[in-house]
Amino acid sequence: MFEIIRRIGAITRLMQIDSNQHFKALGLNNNLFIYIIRVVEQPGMFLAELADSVQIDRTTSFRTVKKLVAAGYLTLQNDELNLKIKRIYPTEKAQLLYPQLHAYEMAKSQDLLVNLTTAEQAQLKRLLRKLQVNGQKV
Amino acid sequence: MFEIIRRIGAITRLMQIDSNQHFKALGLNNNLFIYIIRVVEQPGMFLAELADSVQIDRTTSFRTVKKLVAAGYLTLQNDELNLKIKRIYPTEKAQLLYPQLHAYEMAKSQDLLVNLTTAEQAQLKRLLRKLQVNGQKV
DNA sequence: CCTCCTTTATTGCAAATACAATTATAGCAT
DNA sequence: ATGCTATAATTGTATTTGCAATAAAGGAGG
Repeated sequence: MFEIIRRIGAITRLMQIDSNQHFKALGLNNNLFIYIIRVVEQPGMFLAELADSVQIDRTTSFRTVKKLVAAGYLTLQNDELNLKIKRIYPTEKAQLLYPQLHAYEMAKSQDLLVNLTTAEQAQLKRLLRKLQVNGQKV
Repeated sequence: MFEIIRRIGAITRLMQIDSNQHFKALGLNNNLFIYIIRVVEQPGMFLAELADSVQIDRTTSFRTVKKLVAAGYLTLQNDELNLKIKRIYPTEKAQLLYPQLHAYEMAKSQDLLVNLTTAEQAQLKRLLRKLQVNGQKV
């Protein structure tokens, strides 16, 4: 009955454990790598936007960004038109790291899907698109 | 490319945010309700077994169980044959709460799957079963 | 223009989290 | 038996997390 909902949670938690351990050597545990990936892929988001993008609490996201700024991966920049927001950009250090993060995500994705044919992957993608949380499209 | 892996993570994080908010009123935030559900459904697991079952760090799981024991939801019992392990059982308080937790999980599951036909749900279940994390079946 | 409501960023603080280390027991191989 | 290795529970500790509250700015309506 709850197989779908529970399995989705289990997959996420197992992957989180793995990624945290994997990136600890780089000092990038606790989902830090997710932030870098998102900012490199979509530079210029403001803080609340990024938090929504990664589905993480805003204060947590805020502090994580602050940490990544201190570590030299990201920079914050005031928006000229809207004084309320600060936009986030990757530094060169982040750009240089990105391929490694991308390769990790790729490897994890391939591992996850290794037992599915191309058609099955497309089918799974299609079905996941139809899922919703709290009445909202994900 | 990463749509599957990212969407699975997004769904889990959104549901976790919702469940934490929902159960806060009962003093059961932070996945506490997951522990109660698992122990009611499968009483007698020992601590490490439960931790693996919910895919959560063992020390975190240990402290959470301790908290739930203090709150009167769970009891710990030494195993007579194996002195190394302590088995976990639900109290009556947990049993009485279970229907409510079950109803919540049911409602969330139905919301998640509302746009899928029965055939699509079966298909999704089948595909999720074929996924693996770190080379291991989930 | 002024007031009210919303959005964004930020800080305080208490609780949760997880790595590392420790202790105790079990099980296996000599 | 004895030692070695693995597993389970537990604690110490530093970091992370997230709710609540605050401040500043934007936006909508009269």
